[in-house]
Amino acid sequence: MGIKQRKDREREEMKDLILDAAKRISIEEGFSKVSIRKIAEEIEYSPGTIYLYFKNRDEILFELHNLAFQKFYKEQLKISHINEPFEKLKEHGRVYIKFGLDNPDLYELMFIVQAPGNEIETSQSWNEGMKTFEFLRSNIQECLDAGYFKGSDVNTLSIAMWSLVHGIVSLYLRKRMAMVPKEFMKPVLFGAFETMIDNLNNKK
Amino acid sequence: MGIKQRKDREREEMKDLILDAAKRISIEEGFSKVSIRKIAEEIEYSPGTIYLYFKNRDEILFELHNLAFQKFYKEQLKISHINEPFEKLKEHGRVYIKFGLDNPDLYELMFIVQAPGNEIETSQSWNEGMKTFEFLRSNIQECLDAGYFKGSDVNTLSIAMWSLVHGIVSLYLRKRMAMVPKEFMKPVLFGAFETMIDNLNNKK
DNA sequence: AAAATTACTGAACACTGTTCATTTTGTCAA
DNA sequence: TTGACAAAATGAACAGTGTTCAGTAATTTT
Repeated sequence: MGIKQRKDREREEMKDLILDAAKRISIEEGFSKVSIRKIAEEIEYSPGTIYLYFKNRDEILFELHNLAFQKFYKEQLKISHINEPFEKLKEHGRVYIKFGLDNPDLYELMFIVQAPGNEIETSQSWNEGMKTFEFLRSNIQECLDAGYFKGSDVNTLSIAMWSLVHGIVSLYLRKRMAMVPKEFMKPVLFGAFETMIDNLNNKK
Repeated sequence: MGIKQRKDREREEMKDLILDAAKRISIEEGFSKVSIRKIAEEIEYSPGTIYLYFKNRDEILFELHNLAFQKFYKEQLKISHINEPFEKLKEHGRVYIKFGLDNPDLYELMFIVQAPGNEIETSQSWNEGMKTFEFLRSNIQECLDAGYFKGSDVNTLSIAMWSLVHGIVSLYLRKRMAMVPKEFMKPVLFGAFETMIDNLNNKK
């Protein structure tokens, strides 16, 4: 009964074909330009065919969002070599902001756009997001273990920290940082994060 | 030569007619459902007419965004009675988050959606946004004057604080708070803000 | 080879923003 | 009041969008 296996394999190959096309369009024109008809054109199938492999466009964007997370996760790992927990947390924030500024399209897909969010909802279906959150959480737990942020809760603190860096990146990406002159944008954005974290009760 | 005046007045009346229709649709179905054709239908004019009064759809959304800011600003004023600057800042944050959770559609229009952002860009053209920022800035200046956040810059601190609350609200609205069980959502969101601010070097 | 199953198509539906040649309406001097 | 000009409004057309589904083509099973 190798036929079923082949069929399954062919199905996966077709899904990959669709996703690869979506990825190409996304890289070349931005994810917002990824349309069903454009993908169909690219892979030389009819638009209807795509719906035999994906529930809808959002499901395809969800997969692109997962790929973006993989790239993001790799970037995050660059902080692993730092031993001092608080220094690591600071670098973590910098890496996060830098990723957002350097990859606006991927960042939107991961954290701003509605589309893949409808495929998320629960923690079970948002593996990539949870993995990233866990990474931050463990960093903050190390800080707590080292005596920083006395009396605070890991989870709450993690969400606060994440919200801070996300707020910085997303306000910038959505053009709500009009009060900052363009030439000072980058230093101000990184500075906002550092000012906040430096004002924390970070003494052991 | 009263004709020119009448013409100008009629032009303003027509703009209001369009905006009122846009507002109605926005309230009833959400701003994302505000389409040129739907407005045209509502006011019993052809779609093309709308373009004689507004450059494009974004300009209409920008006006709705301004109205949202007016409501937001009124809400913010509720903290004015608090004298102690740090307590006021805390309440300011709570009011901000509450507004976002209670008015998701307005919040999106003000701070998340791309559309009105293209009409913003510079501080000159984003009056409403700047007004709100100034309000926060003055609150933080009061904190600095009272000895809080020693050695920090007002502007940078304001941006950091704003980013924190915006991050909390926008991650929630865009369904990226999957790690928080729904029943604890509200307390966790407010808690994230309070944990962060309580961890600040807020002693005089 | 015929029947049954699976895969694919592409037209159709219901939308979207925006433009522009054409028509209608309003103003004003003769 | 009529003709000329200007201003205002129209609505079809362009170029898209996601999604569905009756019908056709290809493959597999009997």
